[in-house]
Amino acid sequence: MTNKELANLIFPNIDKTIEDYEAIYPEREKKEGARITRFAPSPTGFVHIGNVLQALTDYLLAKNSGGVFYLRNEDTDTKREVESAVLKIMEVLEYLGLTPDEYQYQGKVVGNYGPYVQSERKEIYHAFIKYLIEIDRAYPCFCSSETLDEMRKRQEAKKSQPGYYGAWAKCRDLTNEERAERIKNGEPFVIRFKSMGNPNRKVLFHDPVTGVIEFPENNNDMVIMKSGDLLPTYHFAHVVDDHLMHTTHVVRGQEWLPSVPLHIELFNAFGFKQPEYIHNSLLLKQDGDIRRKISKRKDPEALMAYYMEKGYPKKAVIESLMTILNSNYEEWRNEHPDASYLEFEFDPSKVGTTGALYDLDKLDNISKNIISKMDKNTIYDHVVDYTKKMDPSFYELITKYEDYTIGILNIEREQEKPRKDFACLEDVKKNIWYMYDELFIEPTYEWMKITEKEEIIRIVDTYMEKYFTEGDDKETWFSKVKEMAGQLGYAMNMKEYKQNPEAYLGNVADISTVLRVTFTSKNQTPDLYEILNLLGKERMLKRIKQMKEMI
RNA sequence: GGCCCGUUGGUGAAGUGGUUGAACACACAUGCCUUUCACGCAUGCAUUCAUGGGUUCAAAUCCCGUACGGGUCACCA
Repeated sequence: MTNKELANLIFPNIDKTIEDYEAIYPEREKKEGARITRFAPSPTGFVHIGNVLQALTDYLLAKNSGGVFYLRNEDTDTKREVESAVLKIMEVLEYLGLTPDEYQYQGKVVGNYGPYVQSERKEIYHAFIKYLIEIDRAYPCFCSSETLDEMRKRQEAKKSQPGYYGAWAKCRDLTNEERAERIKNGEPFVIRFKSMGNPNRKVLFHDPVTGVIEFPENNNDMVIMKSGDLLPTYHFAHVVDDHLMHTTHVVRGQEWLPSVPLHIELFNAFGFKQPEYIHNSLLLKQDGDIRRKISKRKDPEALMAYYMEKGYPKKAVIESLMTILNSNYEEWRNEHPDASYLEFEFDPSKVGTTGALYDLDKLDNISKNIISKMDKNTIYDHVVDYTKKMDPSFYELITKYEDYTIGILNIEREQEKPRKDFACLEDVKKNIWYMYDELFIEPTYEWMKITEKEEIIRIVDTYMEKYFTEGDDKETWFSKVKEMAGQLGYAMNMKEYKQNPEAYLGNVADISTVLRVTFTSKNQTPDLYEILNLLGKERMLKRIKQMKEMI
């Protein structure tokens, strides 16, 4: 029985040849040096921050070169697949602005190299496997998983290399007649690649992140098609898809490094040109004394959803990941504060090889800077979008008092050195809630130095009766507060007070604090003058009354 | 265990044989400014590049060993 006959027996309905597919998916028309990259996650329902790092790398590589960035859904593991996972992936990519040029999503296919969902490419894989069987580079294997487990144990006991190779590869030397018979008898089987490698020889390959790496050749007859659903394994799908879709650069995690020899052999078996590989380092997490891979089960910050829920601006997430990818990015950013990150010349060889800790403090800092630079309407829009999803009742409030809210958000904002109060949009409410009567219900007054009720009331009443005038400018306002301090026996300025603290009841800061706490309940707020301006006389009187009742 | 990769401060790191007395940013500390906080400003924070040995006039940078960390050895990706 010839190989061709065996191939036909296994795949009777596969008519297209690999040449047919070459014709269907011709070389892309692209300019010199353009890179074709892909983000190819498996739809497990979560988007890991490490995935985002890869997608960003892909995106940069493609966009920097006028190439194409596409999304491919690697759903060959039907056991792990999660409904709506693709939706989440698209959501994340949209959120970050890493929109793919080609994708398949909710029945819509964009791009000429689809389907972009692996489970819909079964026929294609089968044609390529059929070809491998015909040229004697693949064969059916009837070993059960129990047989394989046993084999592995024996290999361990003998301290020999685990795997399906050499004398261990029992099904490799079956005759085609035996194979045909067992298939006809309905025995389940997988298809294995027939390796011609010799581990005593080395394969060299270059990865821009790590440099030149030397591995022993692969000699394992890896499974390329699973039994049951007849879907290909990752290794095989990778070779076929990235070839037909004409990927030039494959970005993936470092955990793939050890399978490179296999992939090289696979590409060679077909005579395909292999893409360049960029193996990104993993994101780690400090856990006590140990650094471990950041895990979506233990670490909420491992998931992209965490950042979206907290309301980190997409730019902040991108910027922080850029600094991890290329640490010279920050320097560049300082020189080009307004440039798009896409103008930065990304250099894969500068990606660190050591797993990096993802630094949340750094993210906060970057994010604070970005938010502080937004103008009042921009931040208002962001807050509206965010609270609409995450905090509907607060959303109601801020949109009800739109101008008032914009005013609050604008305190100490549109100036040379704006405040940096918000690391994420979740922080906004924490910082401004007291401006709304609806939320100023049971304030906990954070008095500082002056805590006696009579003194507090004396200060507040004096202020309202003698020193408060609506419409004062800031200087006038503050000089009045100083004047009042003097009248009440407090030092009018800090220098005087420091020189002779005994001579005074306190100083003007203590007076300001009493006012601040009365009107906001908090002892730390942005500029009190601006706050009082926004609050207005009516609300101030109401809050004084409230304060007198509550303390 | 085999095979790969790595190890510069609390964090990300610059650095590829000699202007490095180890950049820059974050964090932290102190001080100044200041009506609080934040901002801003100033100063401090690795006598040393996991460790032992070697090559060299000269090493964080090259070589070898050791330790430690990570990855991988599936019909998962």
